[in-house]
Amino acid sequence: MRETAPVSRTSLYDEVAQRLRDMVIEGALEPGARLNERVLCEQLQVSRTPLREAYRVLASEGLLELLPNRGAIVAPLSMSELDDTIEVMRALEELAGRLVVERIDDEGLRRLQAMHHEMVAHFLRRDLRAYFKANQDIHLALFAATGNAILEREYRMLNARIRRYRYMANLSPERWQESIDEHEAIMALLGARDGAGLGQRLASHLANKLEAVKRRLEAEGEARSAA
Amino acid sequence: MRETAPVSRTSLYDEVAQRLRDMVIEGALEPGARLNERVLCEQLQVSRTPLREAYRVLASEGLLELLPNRGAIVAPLSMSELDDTIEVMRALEELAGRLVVERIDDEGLRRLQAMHHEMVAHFLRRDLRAYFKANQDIHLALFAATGNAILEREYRMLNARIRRYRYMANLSPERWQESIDEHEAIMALLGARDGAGLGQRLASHLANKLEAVKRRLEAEGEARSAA
DNA sequence: TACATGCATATTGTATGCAAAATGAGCACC
DNA sequence: GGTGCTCATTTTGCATACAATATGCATGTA
Repeated sequence: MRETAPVSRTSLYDEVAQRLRDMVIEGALEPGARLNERVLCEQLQVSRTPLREAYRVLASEGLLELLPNRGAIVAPLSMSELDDTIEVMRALEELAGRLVVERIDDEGLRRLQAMHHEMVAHFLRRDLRAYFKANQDIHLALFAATGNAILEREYRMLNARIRRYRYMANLSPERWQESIDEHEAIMALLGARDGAGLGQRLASHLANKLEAVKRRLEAEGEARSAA
Repeated sequence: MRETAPVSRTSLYDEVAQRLRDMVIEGALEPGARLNERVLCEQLQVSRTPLREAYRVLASEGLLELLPNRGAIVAPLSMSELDDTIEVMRALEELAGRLVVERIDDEGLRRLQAMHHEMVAHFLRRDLRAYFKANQDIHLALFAATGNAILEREYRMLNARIRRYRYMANLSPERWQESIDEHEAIMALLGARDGAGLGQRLASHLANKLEAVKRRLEAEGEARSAA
């Protein structure tokens, strides 16, 4: 018998969690901002129970911080946490680089290359929003192509926590061009199936990106000093 | 000003989550086993609300699997997920090794050495339970000594998911002795502050441990084939 | 016997009620 | 002017009630 997909039956708390996740990641809610249960219940048209269950999930993912008896705030990311996250993500990128060249097939490679060229097109049109999304998609596709679901999941989680900050990285034209160059190098190494080289490139690409963000944050003095 | 710890005010759902976590990790609940809300509510003497909030957290940590409208089961770990987890943890161990030699101070080093000798004492007494706990504590202390809170957290999470299986690893006397030898080597590299070597040793130590588990599982044919 | 159908029961999902804690305004006091 | 208190209001934490869904058994049919 043909494999039939089960009807998707998602719980209310799950949808609420996804909505909140988007709001936090997209920046609709500022880091440190207080979440009011009553207000959110009205906005999302749900009762407090599923909302509160969603709170717990987002907190476990590190996107919210729960203050007992005092509600929830969007988890602020201190400079040191950002540093720590970069360090871990670097290690994951290195691993991903090694794995992906071992495991990606020709079709997967062509798909990534297509995505890459689309991204370059967005860059040439200076369409930052589309570029940013294409960029994210490439990195996620790359992790998906490792065939390691745990690795992909960990990367997604860490990425979600810092994504808001990454979005700020490409505002300088120089950094934007640099990032494109790095992507070109990455695609070349992937094509040559140079796992170690790719891993290092991916890691330094990430580090460059986030160093740019850090410099901006420091300049603006926006980052809080501790969690 | 000296950093002051806030008074701990823990919510009910948090305590319930910790209890459930222990039950899953220690193996009181078998993988795949169905959790009954009513029964757990009675056992833990709480209402369904905090219990269900705890469910969501544990699911987000990968310890439970929630089946919409059909409750929760202890997340089974397939062989391929175990492989994937090992791969990621190896990368984290390598990172930890590099970081810890850079950042640990003399007192921290002495504390780890003391823990190591206690563990050896447990081994000589063939006290498996105490040995296992001391072993876990050393690895956690090592990650704590990296000074990278994110890394420590990720390691803890992944470790929690496979801990039940690790517990089975030292039943063979040969493997137990081997593990002790590996720990000796690890302490030596740490003392010599050889970060790269330590990272590799930690990674291969983990891999050896888990390969032993895998062989046992395969022999017993206990592992499920897919999630 | 094997299988399908309908119903009673059990279990989960969501909403709401009540109690405890935090917040903030107003006021007395130093 | 500032400090600390009291009390009303808001907000959160937990328990419970109600609704929706799943499960399993009894019965009927081929």
